[in-house]
Amino acid sequence: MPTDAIETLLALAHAHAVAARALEVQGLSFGELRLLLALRASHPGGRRPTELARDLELTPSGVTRALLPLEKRGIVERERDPGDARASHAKLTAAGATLLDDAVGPAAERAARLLRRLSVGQTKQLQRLLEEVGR
Amino acid sequence: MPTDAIETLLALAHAHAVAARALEVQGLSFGELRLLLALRASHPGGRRPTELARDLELTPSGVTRALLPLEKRGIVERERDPGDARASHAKLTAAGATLLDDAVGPAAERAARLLRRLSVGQTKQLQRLLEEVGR
DNA sequence: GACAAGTATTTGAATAATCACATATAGTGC
DNA sequence: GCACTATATGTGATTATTCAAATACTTGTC
Repeated sequence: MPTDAIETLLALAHAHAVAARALEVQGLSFGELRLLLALRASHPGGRRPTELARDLELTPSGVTRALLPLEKRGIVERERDPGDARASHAKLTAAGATLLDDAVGPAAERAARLLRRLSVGQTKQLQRLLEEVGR
Repeated sequence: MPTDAIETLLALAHAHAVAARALEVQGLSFGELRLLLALRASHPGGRRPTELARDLELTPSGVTRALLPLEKRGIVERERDPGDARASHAKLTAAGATLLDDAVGPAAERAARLLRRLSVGQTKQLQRLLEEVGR
């Protein structure tokens, strides 16, 4: 029989699958939304792919590949780092910022709907507990 | 700014990514482990792919494709449903059951490690809260 | 100031999963 | 028992993501 720890992670996987499915909005997958929110939260100069990889718990390679279609759609742009020729900085374009603003409202609605059975306090507590998982 | 509901789901996605990474064991991905545990929990006659899809929050197509390599490796086998020629039943082979038994111990260790900052009560609570997400 | 070791990023090949559609079968109402 | 609709599953094409290796650059050390 699975332990309590495993059962909790099974519940985590299930909830995540439901959430990822529900949070597609404005042609953005949940993963893309996460990426764009991370970019918006970063310094105006942008965020390095390696940092994004850590933030989003992706591989650097995954970040490269996630950025590509967003660049093509004009949502994200990149600049070379003047001080380190290996590195670059990704940031939202103006169009990307607008798109994100438009997406956040509907996303928030759906998120609230997913969590509708939890009180505000329980939601906050869930967040705190999740933030303890894995670090 | 993202709402509390969105922030909670971001924390959920992060925790899931960490967990999925950590729970690979014995050549089984976390997804495969989930599938095998679902099979083990089902009736001895096996479980229909469609039911598995619901259990695991996958598409039926995803189940078909997840089962394929497991069948090839002799971990899972399928039987046609005698009463309904459209349907089939997937179940663990003896080798699959053994492999799963061997995988559960290490998986439980890693799961416990991920949750090491939470008390037993908090873990249980996290599980309860997660089970309220999306239904 | 060359050289070893480390860091940032990309790429090719592979795995996981999706969607839209195809196929086969079942169930229902007449 | 036919026509319709619904259900179970599989398939082709596409997207997301990984790992291992390649490339390009930086840094520290002697």
